Amino acid sequence: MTNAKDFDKREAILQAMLELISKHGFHSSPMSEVAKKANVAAGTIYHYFKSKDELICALYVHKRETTLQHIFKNDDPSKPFKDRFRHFYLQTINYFTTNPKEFYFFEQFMNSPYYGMLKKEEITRLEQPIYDFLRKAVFTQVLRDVPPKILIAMVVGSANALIKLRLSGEFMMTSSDLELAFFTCWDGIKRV
Amino acid sequence: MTNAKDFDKREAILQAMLELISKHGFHSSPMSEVAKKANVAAGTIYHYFKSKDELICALYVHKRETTLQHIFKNDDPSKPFKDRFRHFYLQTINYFTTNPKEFYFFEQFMNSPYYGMLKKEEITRLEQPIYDFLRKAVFTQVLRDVPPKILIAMVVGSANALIKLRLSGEFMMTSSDLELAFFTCWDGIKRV
Amino acid sequence: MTNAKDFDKREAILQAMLELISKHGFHSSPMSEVAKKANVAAGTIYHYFKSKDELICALYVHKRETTLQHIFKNDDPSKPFKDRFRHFYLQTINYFTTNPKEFYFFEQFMNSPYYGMLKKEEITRLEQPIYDFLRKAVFTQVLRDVPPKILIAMVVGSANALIKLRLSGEFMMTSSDLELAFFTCWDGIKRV
Amino acid sequence: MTNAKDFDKREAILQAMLELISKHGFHSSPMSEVAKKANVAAGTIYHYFKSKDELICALYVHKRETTLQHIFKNDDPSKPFKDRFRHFYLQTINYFTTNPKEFYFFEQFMNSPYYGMLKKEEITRLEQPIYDFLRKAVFTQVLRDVPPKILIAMVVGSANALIKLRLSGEFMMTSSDLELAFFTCWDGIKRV
DNA sequence: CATGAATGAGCTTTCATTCAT
DNA sequence: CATGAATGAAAGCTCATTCAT
Repeated sequence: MTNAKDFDKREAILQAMLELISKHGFHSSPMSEVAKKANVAAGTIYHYFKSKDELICALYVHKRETTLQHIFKNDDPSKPFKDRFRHFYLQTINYFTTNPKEFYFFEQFMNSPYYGMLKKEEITRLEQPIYDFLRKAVFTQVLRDVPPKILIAMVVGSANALIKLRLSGEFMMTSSDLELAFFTCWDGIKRV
Repeated sequence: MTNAKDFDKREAILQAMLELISKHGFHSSPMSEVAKKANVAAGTIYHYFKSKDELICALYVHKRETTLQHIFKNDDPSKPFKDRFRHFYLQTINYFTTNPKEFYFFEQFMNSPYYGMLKKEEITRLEQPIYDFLRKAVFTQVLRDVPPKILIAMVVGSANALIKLRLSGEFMMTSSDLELAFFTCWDGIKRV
Repeated sequence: MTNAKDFDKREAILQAMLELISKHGFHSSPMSEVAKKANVAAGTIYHYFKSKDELICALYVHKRETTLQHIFKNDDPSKPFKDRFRHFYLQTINYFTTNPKEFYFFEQFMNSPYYGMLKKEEITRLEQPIYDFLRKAVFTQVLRDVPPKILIAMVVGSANALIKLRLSGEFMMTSSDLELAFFTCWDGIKRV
Repeated sequence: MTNAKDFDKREAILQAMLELISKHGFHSSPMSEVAKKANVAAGTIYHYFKSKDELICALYVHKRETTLQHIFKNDDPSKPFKDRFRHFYLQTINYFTTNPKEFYFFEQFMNSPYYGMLKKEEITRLEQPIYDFLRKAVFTQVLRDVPPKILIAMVVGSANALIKLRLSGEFMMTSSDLELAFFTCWDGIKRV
């Protein structure tokens, strides 16, 4: 069996778990279903992951990395911060709009006891890029003089809420709505 | 058995469930533990609630109502909107800071399949007060001309993120930090 | 509280149990449902019957007695045996056709472990009238010289099967069909 | 584990259920006891059967098939109908006399709500052989011109009653008694 | 490496029965 | 006598995990 195939199998398991959890929650995502959806035997999962907990945590780390890459794609460090931030903001919203499974999984994961199982360093590592991006802007006096952690929380929190609203389908959000949302965010955090 | 005692039992069950879920998640909150914590027999729970699902949904509705009351407490409709909004904003953060169990439960509930079990009318009824409060301000040209749903999402989303950050204990938030956060929010949503 | 009322209550409980069992089986006929259907409190049932088993057995005895009375109603001992037997045969089928609950209950009861809880004398007492009726006919050389127990079994067994067929609704049985059935039975047991 | 052994496990579960139900009724035949009697873990049962209901229905279908085979064994289509019928009649009584568990199970099953869970086609398929056997005899003017459904009901009903009487132990049935019973049945259904 | 039958602890829920009022 | 809240044993069933093949 080739490495490629192994990779496929591991990937298939992660993807199957993602789909089940995003749809039915941790509750109703048994390993047997994961196995079925991934087209492997139940026991096979345990070759790649020590336990269900570990599989779920690995899924989180994996998808966070992928997500980060997408969000920072096409970032042009030479542009003014505002442009880069706008890009980041809208990219995030669009990414999750087209990848709702990842979004639902993240939301559930981060509000579950699983989140506490991650190593601190792991969490830090995954959050670092965004943290660095915004902190630099505070120091260079582009953003309000507010603790970066707070700014990050507020920006990310409001972006997430927008994504959730959009995905819920109860409000048709146009791109001009998104533009308004961006300015609402920006006018809050920019230095006056 | 007196009515008071009866009331206590139902209440005790709800409270026990709240504490377990906020601490261990839905996953690890079996009815047997709820019963133990509430000092009732397992079967007794089913006198008051038809199923675990129903108990959890009832808990959500119950706590949402209580929370709403607290958040709007001391609201003075005669004051300017900004003052009222500031009161609402800080009150919310303080309420959940002192009632973290409710917060953690809400976050888990709203990101779980349980949320979908609630009747639409129920959700509407619980969200109405906040919705009305902010929508009026949009119409009277105090707030940006942005769809109220979007404004609500952003305000509530960022407030929630702040609460989560505060409760996480990884960042000591002073009251002046909160004041900054408030202005960050306000400057974003106010009409310029 | 008058005796009449007490009687009503006992009767209501028996009737409620009959309806539940005939419809849902012993399985799905909990005491709480019996209480609800009989408009009494659950505890009240235990004033009239020591246990669920006893209630079910009492119901059997009660309904057997009632049934026997109906079946032998209008029996004219002065008539020839064949006429009396025909009357008895058709009367039985008609009785259960109009009282299916009783029939379904009997069938379930007699094929359940409950039947074994009845005292032998009780069973004998309830079966005696039919037994006597047929045995006499054997001795007076109207019926075949076959052990009465066997004749009874065959007559009753085939009558029951007819009733079940009729109640099942899968075969519309006319009164001429019944007449044919009677002759099929009679030609089998009569002495040649 | 070999195929033979797998087969044994499924079979063992069915057999365990048969023995428990025939002895104690549906009521007192918990899955845990079935597991114990079959020497498997409780969960294993659910590998082979989706639910208790399904297991019980599968048991019925399985045993009906087996029973049919035994009853029609040594049937010689070249013989006159009367001989074949006699063979069928006595074979049935003898089969259940030596397999009382099957008999008690059938009686309980067919008078329980479980029976209604079977698909109509399944029931038809299982009853077809007997139905065909007797209907043909009606058409070829060997039997009375009575709707076959009625004849079947009466024959089967009376045979069952005989078996029940025999198994009850309260009446020692000799083979000459059986012969008498056969003629009682035959003289009833034959064309005169 | 891969399989999937087997496990059994533990889950939610039911229900006959009791007993304080 | 009547009530019905409370009990808790026991039911049916799920599912993470193991291990012989």
